[in-house]
Amino acid sequence: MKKITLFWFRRDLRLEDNTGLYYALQQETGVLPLFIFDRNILDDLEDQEDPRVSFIYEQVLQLKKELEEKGSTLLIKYGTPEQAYAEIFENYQVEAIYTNRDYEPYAIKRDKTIEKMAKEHGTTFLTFKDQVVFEPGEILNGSGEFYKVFTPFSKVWLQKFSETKVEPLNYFHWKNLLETEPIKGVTLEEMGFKSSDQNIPSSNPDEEIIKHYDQTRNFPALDGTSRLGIHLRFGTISIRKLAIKAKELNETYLNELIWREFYMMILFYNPQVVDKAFKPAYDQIPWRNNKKEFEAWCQGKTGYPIVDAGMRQLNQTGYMHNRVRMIVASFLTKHLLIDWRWGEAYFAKKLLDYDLSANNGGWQWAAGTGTDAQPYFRIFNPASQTEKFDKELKYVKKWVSELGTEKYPNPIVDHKFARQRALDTYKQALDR
DNA sequence: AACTCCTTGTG
DNA sequence: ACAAGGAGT
Repeated sequence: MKKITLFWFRRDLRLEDNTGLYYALQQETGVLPLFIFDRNILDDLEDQEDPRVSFIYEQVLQLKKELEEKGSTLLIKYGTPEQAYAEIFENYQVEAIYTNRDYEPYAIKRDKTIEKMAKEHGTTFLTFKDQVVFEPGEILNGSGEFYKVFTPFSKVWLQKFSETKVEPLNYFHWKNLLETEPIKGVTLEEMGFKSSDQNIPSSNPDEEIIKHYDQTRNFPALDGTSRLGIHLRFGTISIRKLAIKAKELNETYLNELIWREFYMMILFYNPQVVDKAFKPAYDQIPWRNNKKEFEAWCQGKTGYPIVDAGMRQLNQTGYMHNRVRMIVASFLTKHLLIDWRWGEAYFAKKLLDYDLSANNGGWQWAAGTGTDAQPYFRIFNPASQTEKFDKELKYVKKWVSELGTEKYPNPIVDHKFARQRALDTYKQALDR
């Protein structure tokens, strides 16, 4: 058997400025790129037409095509990573596996398993920083610990960013790709999925939007956000290129990229936040968890127009404007006293740009249970939020067309009453 | 050890 | 003015 090197794509579905791929191609053993459709993840998805699966599938085919134009191919596997690698180790003599680091709990566990398997086959397992500018451990406070508050974290991040040479990688040694005939991969249908017609925003950053981000980002009726979330999630753009651009164009936008890394770092050091409050005391809150009210929230039928507009935008497009995400999250956790995990799980199912760390961080922030959380006594008032950010009801009317007619439901709960109930409930739970 | 500060707020 | 409490230097 001929010796090869594997480059394993995961959340870095691009050829350009891909750190692990760059280093794989630096050495001479023919590099065979690999992608695994991971059944540990796919088997848990309920929607056959999950647009994120379609998106990944399209991107993987695109990678395959680009690699075939270079005289190589992409090895595509379907199964658990362990199954896939068992097959690979049978068919190839693998000198090394190159891949980019992923900081989520599942990914860390997966990589440990594969690293162990690799070792048993005499294969080196090498990982690289690629999906962030600064990874967990690179930004620490004066005591050498991870930051629990965003602002000091961001200050150090910015300082380090200005001191560090961050630049995209060029000059890939494509000649070191394994020369091979195309290898047939699985189809979407064979994996039990169908292609989705959900619209995916472009991966090309809109400079005009980013330039005015601080001015426009809070108004959900405007096209004021970059919509790059899904591309950051799956690595169809390079974070380095984007961060450099953000630094030039708009510091507020750059700050959002820092939030992304802040929450990745928080999750890395605190994997328990996946199902527990970051602040343990907040796990004492007696959530009401009324199923009917949760259903009304999911469907956008709470009788609070801005909340309903947001939920309908999410249901119909797989996207919700961030200002509105905060409003609906506050409403679910405070007004309805429904467990933030329920809301988090619903977002996870629906959002195209879903990312565990950011979603968890955002929900815990809204519920007041997280790091650097919104204090629980700050409860968003849907009416004043609408007044501030959608004064002319442009956004609300776009998604709630029956507003003002008898078809539109009455408020599911009175604001003043719900607010006081939340304050009392939180206070009582935390006093104990 | 003291002091400042904390994403996006509300009544 | 209010509502905790802790992070960070």
